[in-house]
Amino acid sequence: MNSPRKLTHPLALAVLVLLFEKPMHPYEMAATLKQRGKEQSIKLRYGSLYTVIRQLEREGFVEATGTERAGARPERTTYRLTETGEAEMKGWLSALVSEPVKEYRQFEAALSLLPALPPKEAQALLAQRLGRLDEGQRKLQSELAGAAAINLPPLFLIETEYALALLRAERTYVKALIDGIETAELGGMKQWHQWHADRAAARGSH
Amino acid sequence: MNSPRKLTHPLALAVLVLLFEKPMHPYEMAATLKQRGKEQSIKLRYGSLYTVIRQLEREGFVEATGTERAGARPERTTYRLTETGEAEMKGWLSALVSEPVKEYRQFEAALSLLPALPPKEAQALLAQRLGRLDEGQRKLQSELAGAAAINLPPLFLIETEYALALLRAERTYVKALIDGIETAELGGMKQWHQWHADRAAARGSH
DNA sequence: CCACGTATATTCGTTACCGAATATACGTGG
DNA sequence: CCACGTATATTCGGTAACGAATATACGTGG
Repeated sequence: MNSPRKLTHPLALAVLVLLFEKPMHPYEMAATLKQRGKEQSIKLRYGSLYTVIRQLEREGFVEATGTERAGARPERTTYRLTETGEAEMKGWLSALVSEPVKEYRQFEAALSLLPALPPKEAQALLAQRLGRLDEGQRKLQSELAGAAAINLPPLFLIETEYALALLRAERTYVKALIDGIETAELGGMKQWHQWHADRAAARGSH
Repeated sequence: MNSPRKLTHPLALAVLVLLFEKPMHPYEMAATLKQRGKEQSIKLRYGSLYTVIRQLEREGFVEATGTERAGARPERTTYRLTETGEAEMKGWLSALVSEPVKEYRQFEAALSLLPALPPKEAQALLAQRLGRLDEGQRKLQSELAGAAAINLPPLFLIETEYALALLRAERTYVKALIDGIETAELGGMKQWHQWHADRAAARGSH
């Protein structure tokens, strides 16, 4: 259940799931993921795709069923899922669903370093972010609307709904933070101003 | 503002910010980050620390001020921030604050592949996650309480508050998703059950 | 009918990132 | 007083991940 997996790239899990449906060649996997809009939630790079497939093969989770030549296109290798591959897929996906993993978000890093910027600047930059977050929200919503318009069941959109929920939460938080800075209700504002004032003074006197 | 940075690892930004305060040697940077609890929001690995410092030096953002030997400890190299390094720090941090960046969350990938698991199992796994999320929430809250107890100003805890806000949003979403599956209010449940039933049947008939 | 953009399909070289090893000194309990 | 765990401080080697190159065929508008 909690075993350290040999592979870590989520794209490898996507490959296992795709091969669980039916055998495919790598390029078709990529095309399928794109067509279903999954490249929004799973980072898809051709270099990485072929890399993870080689790894999956090395671990015995997938195997080549032979190379074909359809029409006169370049040659291609089709893969299928093995028994252990199916087990790996179920175990890995189950773990990802049931166990939250620690992830390092860039904005979290930025917040933890925010005091390095003067308060006024920080506030203005956060306001800019607010606008960009609204943009992003609109984009996700129109994506959802578009999918609903072609009768795609919500089941296949849950990852987008999740992303939207997180985006909304971030917006709310950023708004509160801006207010906290503006009204100085955020504890530590004095030290923050002071530190930058001292630094400016030190600069001035040489 | 939107320039492609030479360095991308957030730890490099942390180094710039630390050197903005005062010259330091690498190990002291690591110790400082840990002491301030910033390793929660910025991934800190010794291997990466020395790597990014070499890169920062190559780009001219930091420079060695010489190697010292305090007491009889191993030799160490102290670095300081250059002028361009200070500019880089301000530009980079500003960009991170004002511009949301696309990030691929593991759970988003998991949700987009969820239909590969039978609905009942998916629901049970999501319920497990709910419990783990509550645990995580309690941990963050006790961290915040502990920090408040030693009078650390909230300004230095904004990244933790942010993490907590996202965690709460995720909890709410997961709860709603479980309910949607249980009550079959989530659109597409029929196809989901059907696909797995068909598959089981196909297996049975060899 | 042919030039050129796009779709199909994969390989390769580079590097960021990290786990683990290395080396020295300090502290402390037996 | 010495053995062993912990703190100080850095280096090194392996590999996952990827950007970019490669190669072929198809389609289409001029």
